[in-house]
Amino acid sequence: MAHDDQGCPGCEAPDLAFSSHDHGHCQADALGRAEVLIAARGLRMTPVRQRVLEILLETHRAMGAYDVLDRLAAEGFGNQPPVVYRALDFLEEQGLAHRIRRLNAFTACMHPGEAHAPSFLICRSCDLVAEAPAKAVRGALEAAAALVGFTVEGSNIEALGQCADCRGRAA
Amino acid sequence: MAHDDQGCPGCEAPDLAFSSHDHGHCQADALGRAEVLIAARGLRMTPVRQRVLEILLETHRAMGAYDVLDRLAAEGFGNQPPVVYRALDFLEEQGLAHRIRRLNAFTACMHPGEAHAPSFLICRSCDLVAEAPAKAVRGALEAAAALVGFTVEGSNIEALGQCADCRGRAA
DNA sequence: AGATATGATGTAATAGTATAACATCGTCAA
DNA sequence: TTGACGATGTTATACTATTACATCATATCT
Repeated sequence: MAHDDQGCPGCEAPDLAFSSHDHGHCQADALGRAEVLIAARGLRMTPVRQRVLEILLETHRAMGAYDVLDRLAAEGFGNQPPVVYRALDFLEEQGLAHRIRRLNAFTACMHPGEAHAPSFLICRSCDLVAEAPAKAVRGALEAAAALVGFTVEGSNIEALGQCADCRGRAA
Repeated sequence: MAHDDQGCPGCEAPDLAFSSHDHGHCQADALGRAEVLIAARGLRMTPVRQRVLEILLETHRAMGAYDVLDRLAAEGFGNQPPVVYRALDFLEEQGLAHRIRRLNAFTACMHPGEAHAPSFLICRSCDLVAEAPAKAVRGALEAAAALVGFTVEGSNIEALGQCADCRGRAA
């Protein structure tokens, strides 16, 4: 195991992006897991891919592709959209990043490897994005789909609202 | 009541977009309801808005804003994006149309007026989009959010997969 | 009717997001 | 070392969406 989960809020479920926590831990943990996973699958964690993942891991916010691209370009990587989109597509396919469609943006997966079709909680005040446990949600969706004979292959489940901290601050 | 629900698959829940049905009925019904609703709210169903809604109602597929715009332009309305985006925004705010984020497209609401935070089933083979009952899904999402003190104000719930007809055809 | 306030539409310009197509390069295996 | 393959770089373009401002229509008030 890459680390000791005790006392790491970022590694517990439900995801605690909204609470203050040792984010360095989130980062190192997710990055480490990602490398192991990719290697195990016989794929390559290239410099661009790794750097994109690192950039996404810097924050619990979602980042636009072009923001990531600016960072890459500043560091000497290519500066054209396909560079970042390819890396993002790769990371998403491997379950290392998620696309937040509501924001046209991307966020790092904070617990890669664990099979999950996540749902996302997007705070409209602080822009933090948390992965919420979506097992029940996903189950309900599949049940509704089954009623009309529809087979769910993938889903986007995103909630926009306000996190506890921001709601408290507003009141 | 604007019509007799008996024998109208399109008017029953769960939505039967995927089944063959009298779509003229869907259209007329939804359009009629929309007009009543808008009037009741003291708002105006202007020519552009009505036409956009009619165009969306022509099919159970989702349409891109620019496809709708092309239609409007061909009919003598303005041909610049804001024309269609304003109408779409209005319709969405009033619950008469829904935005399918996965497709960057819009679809008419087939049962306006009934309070609903719908979920969508998108068939990757025939592109049909059905509104599925989302009460359970929404409940599960709110429960997951509540665990971290997050208040859900709005949600996008979309499933990509295959409808019964297409799955049968593929097999 | 005329003045005016309001909201809807038209239009121009631009911003933001994403992909197709092709060239080049690096890595690994035969 | 050559060939095959996958990754990256680059050019160009397509697609989606918004800002800002001008004009027009509608309803209201006097």
